[in-house]
Amino acid sequence: MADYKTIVFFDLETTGLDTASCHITQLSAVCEDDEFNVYTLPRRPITAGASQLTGFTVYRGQLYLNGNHVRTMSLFSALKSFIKFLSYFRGPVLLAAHNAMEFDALVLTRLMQKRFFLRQRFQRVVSGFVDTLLLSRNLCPRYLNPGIKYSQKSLVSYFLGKSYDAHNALEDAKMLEELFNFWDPNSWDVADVTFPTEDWTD
DNA sequence: TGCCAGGCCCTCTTTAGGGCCTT
Repeated sequence: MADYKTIVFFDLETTGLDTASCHITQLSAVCEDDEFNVYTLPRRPITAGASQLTGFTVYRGQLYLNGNHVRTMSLFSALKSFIKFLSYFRGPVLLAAHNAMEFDALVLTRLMQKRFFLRQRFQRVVSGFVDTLLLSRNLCPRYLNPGIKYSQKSLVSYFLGKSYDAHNALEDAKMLEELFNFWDPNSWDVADVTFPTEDWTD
């Protein structure tokens, strides 16, 4: 294993793709044997596309996943719990997600910034975001891998030969960690696609 | 209430546009 900080792999399921306004329905993270997984009741409608893809629906103020009721907590509690989970690691840690720079980090940071003390506590336990989409493009350029696609599902199939329950945040996070460990990038590779947390706040 | 974005990459490019990636 290369010499870099602890990396926690995370994923969000949200109400849609608009990073400026979407809400979280599921927040999951893994780091070796440690797992984190919570559901939140969104305060915005889930777009049809997101609902079809993730299986989340809201009915009478309750969240359902593929028709099964799931227990939720408030977004505020979910974010606090996530920070607590991250604080257990020798930190601060790096948070890795696929397309983090264009989606997950934007959403998570926006919501953390709504409460000033959350933002402060978050920055104490997270030093930066790692974007594995950028990492995959750097490590596996198309000229060396003709026909490669860089979606997480495609990469998992291409390199690990596996299919999985994509768009379940916990499964996505687990697969991302497995993919990362398969690539086993060195510290320079990771540094190239790491963005300090302080760059994401006002 | 509000209901489907936006930035990066690539190329038949750069005074642009389409596809990809995340939900």
